[in-house]
Amino acid sequence: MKLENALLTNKFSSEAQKATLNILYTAWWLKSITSKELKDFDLTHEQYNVLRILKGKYPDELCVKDIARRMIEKSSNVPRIIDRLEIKKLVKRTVSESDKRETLITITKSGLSILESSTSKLNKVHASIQTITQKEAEQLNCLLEKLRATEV
Amino acid sequence: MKLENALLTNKFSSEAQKATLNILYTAWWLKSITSKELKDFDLTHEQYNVLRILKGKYPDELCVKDIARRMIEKSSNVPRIIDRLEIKKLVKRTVSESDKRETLITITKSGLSILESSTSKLNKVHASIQTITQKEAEQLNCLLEKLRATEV
DNA sequence: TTATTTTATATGTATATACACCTATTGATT
DNA sequence: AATCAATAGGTGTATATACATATAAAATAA
Repeated sequence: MKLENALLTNKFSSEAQKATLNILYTAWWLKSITSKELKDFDLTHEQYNVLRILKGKYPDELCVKDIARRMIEKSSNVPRIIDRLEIKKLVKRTVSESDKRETLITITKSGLSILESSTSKLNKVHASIQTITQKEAEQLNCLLEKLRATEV
Repeated sequence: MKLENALLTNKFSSEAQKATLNILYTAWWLKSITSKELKDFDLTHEQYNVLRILKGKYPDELCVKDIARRMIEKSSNVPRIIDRLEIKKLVKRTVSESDKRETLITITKSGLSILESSTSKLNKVHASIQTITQKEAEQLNCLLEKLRATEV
């Protein structure tokens, strides 16, 4: 869908400003198409993100700060997201022996299992709405990374 | 910055999946570089978004539902965002005469003034980190719209 | 060693998202 | 007209963002 129709406006001050709004809107769009599927597993995007990060290092543990560094949204409050996952017994907390300030997080069998089912479901959804070619995806990745060239 | 460095991983199942994460991360990045500026005006991104929408139709009023339709994030709780803006006297609520279910929202002089100053500040920030050409921005817009081709 | 600074995590607060549900009003149906 | 359904906006709840602050442990400096 054209951005003009998504936002009901055509007042863009430049192509670059339109691109900014287009990225923000597309990010919302991407989240919204998968949130229903995640809800079926009683997971939020952020909880799913944490589980995915933990699986990447499994069976190694990760401390809270190392999870935070890998989050898509860096301002995520990781301890609180872990609280919810811990209640559902999808992760386990232990205090690090080598540095008692650190809390080590491990994904449980149950966490791995729910991650596998939900990932499989999300992959199907993404495959079903796939409209761009691999070449176009590469191009998109290049443009986004060029956009973020300025370090802030 | 490369996405690999932003998320400290290189486990992407495809270019398309990487593009998905790249869009989500870039959206967060774009918000984060302007949130400090907005904070100086005691505005959140969503409050700014509502003011911008209202200015687009000024001096006409807009009802809550018409604002919601123009929001970047369609799941925004517009009545609550308007609550905060009303407390700060940046917008005004009136009940519609023609349909008493509707609440009409108008941006105040004070709202217009704060919108102008903050927009000017945001434009400066965006200009200072501008790294892509107009042609690249156009290309980016095309790719994002192609990505969203599937109606959901 | 003691004091200071830094680091890791947790907690507090305001606002937002996401979604369910309630209430009042309008429009349609019988 | 009375009933029912649809619509608009407001409210409630759980979780998240964004950011400030607190607390405990570790690293460094005095």
